[in-house]
Amino acid sequence: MSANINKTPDFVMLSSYPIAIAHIDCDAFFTSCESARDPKLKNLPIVTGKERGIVSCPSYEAKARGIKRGMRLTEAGKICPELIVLPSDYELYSIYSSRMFTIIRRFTPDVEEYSIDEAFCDLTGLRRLYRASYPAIARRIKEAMEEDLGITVSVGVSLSKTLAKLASKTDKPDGFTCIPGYKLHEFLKDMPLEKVCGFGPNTAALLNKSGVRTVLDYIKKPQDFAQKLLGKIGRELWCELRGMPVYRLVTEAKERYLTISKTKTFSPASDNKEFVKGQLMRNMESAFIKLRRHNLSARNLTAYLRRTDFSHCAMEGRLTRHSSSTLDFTQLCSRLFEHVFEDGAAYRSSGVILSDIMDEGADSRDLFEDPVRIENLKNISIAIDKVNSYYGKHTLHLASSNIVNEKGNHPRNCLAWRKQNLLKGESFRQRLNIPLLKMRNLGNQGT
DNA sequence: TCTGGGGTCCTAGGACCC
DNA sequence: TCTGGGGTCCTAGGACCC
Repeated sequence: MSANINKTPDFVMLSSYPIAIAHIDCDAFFTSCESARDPKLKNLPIVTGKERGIVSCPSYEAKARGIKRGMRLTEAGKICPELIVLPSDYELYSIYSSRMFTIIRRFTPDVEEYSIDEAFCDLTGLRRLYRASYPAIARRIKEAMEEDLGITVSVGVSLSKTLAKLASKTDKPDGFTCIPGYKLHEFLKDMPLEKVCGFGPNTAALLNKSGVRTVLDYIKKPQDFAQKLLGKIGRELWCELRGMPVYRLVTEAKERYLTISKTKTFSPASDNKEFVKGQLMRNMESAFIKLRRHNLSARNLTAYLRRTDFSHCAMEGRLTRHSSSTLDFTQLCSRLFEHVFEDGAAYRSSGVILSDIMDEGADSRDLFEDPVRIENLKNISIAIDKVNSYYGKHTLHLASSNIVNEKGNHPRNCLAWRKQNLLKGESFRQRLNIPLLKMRNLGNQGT
């Protein structure tokens, strides 16, 4: 087979649209939702992300003034004093998102919810139904989005998901780009490799070394070249970019999480062991809050720390059973921290990853553990969640994460302090004795 | 893009077994 | 006891995405 593949030096294209895939990408989605809700914000420089202190999504007006994603809000405010800063409202964005998918499903049932603000849809075979060409159908979807949702979108139509996404990206905002088979050659002629979804900077650099600089260069190489240099992804993208689709639309709803992680950067960096540990424990608490919100339980926990030079070290540990109780994992997390933390090193962020996740209650219980005790720990977590939903997130928290709250204030006045003393009690410590199956070192790698 | 946070997938290579 | 070959499973970490 590979011998045959190697003998395809030139790619030959193709009728206009043997297959028609559309990619629909909302323009500056979060801020577009905000100004769709409140039209007074239209055409103004606005950003979301107030709660995190960094720009999460700048409107095009803000972008035009030099505001970029990830920028600190203080810096953004200096560049653009009239900037309007809004907190993220994920509930609003979810509502708009599901409306968007509903609108597209009016035209075709084959819709993939690719992300909160992006969709793929398969238009193949719909020309007779709509008495229109594929571009004309895609145009109608775009117009429906703008009319019914009040948000502009950029649309790409082509022969595969990768090409459709590439097309929608070339003209933003409010763009409409169709790449039929016979135009592929021209479209890809000067297209930089990094524009392809799946080629990052590293892959582009590697391809450059072989003299491949544009997407057209890439697909003119034999398939074997792509396979050998970049493996499975390389081969698949090679096909997709030639207009031979290999990625199917995933039209089923996403079932559940494989991992849940929580990371937080702290500034300034710190070499204070208690403080860094507190940050880690706080992340663990946040991860478990999310886990319980989705009625899931986890068995593995990875703790990692990032140094000021961005190198990191991590270690994973495992319980004998699945659990959704924070208190089941505190001891494990502490032990992992002890292995990972180096005296004298300064750290800038910490994080945890929960993995081996399954539905709550699906685990067969460990035979050697007391079911009453397990139930008690679970009830404690539920009770803590209830208190926190009333008084605010992390009002009630682990003693070990309390240092995160101390910003020069004495913690004695807050509810946390009382909880801290409670958790330090001997009876609690005895209860936390969960056997560990294993801990493994995840290395000590630079990035 | 000198770097915020939350994810997924792929793969080389080690461990283990026959 | 040493040796070879081959298969499977696991995992650390790279790369990429939004």
